[in-house]
Amino acid sequence: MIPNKTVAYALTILGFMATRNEAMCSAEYLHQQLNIPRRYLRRLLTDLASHGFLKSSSGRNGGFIFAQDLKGTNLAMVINKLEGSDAINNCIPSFSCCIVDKPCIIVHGWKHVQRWSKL
Amino acid sequence: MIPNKTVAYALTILGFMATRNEAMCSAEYLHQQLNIPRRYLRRLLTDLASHGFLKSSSGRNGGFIFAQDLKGTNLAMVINKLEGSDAINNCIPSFSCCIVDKPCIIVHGWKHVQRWSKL
DNA sequence: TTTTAATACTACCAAAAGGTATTAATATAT
DNA sequence: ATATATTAATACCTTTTGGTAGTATTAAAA
Repeated sequence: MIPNKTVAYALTILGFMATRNEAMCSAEYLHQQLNIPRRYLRRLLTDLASHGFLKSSSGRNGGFIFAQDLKGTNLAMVINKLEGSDAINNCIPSFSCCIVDKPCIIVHGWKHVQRWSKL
Repeated sequence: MIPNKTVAYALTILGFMATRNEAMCSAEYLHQQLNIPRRYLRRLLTDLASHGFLKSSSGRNGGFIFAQDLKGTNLAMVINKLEGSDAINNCIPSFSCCIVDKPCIIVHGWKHVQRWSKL
């Protein structure tokens, strides 16, 4: 599945950081570990921080660390934040069956996606 | 979830056609029903046909109709065909946990997507 | 056999997403 | 205080995706 690279990167970052919980990670370190383009990675980290998934601290020895409330976070929440409002629930924009009278055959499949495992 | 518009359109088309099984649909008819941009819809229909999901017949009274073998088709197959090789299994490209030593926390979530309901 | 209603193909344009460069701001260590 | 190692912000370039235009091809109907 390809939601898009940004989402993939974000999950990669959070997944990686989850394996070293409570450790502060600099952008440079994450870049070396995860092979995500430096500059883009930085922007993403800033985004994740501003959305409350990470906490950032500037200056020497700074970096990024999980925000407290990440424990109750699941993948859907990450995607929804990054993709704007409710990307997962609005899964297939203007899905035909929701316009036409017949019941929606396909949408059921997407329901699973909304119950992803917690981080 | 937003795989991308092309995939969303494709699922919309197939979903709609599934509600009128065995009926031949012209591109113009589908355009009117589904509100997908005319030209782009045509291209997509051609693609779906060339990938074997639909059969096309040219000429007057032509159009598109389900191919025989669509009965065993699931959403993952459609996406994989449209997105190129194995888009679903390669879900998160170069996922960190597959590089690093620790087990992959996130990837489990995506497994669900591979077992979507049949069309 | 000519007209007409359809798909097929190819090339092109526009918008969005991915990625880079530069500079500013911040905070620690010496 | 100053140098240094970090994040923050903004503007820009590149690539991919979404969408359009024009023409060719096909086949049924008259």
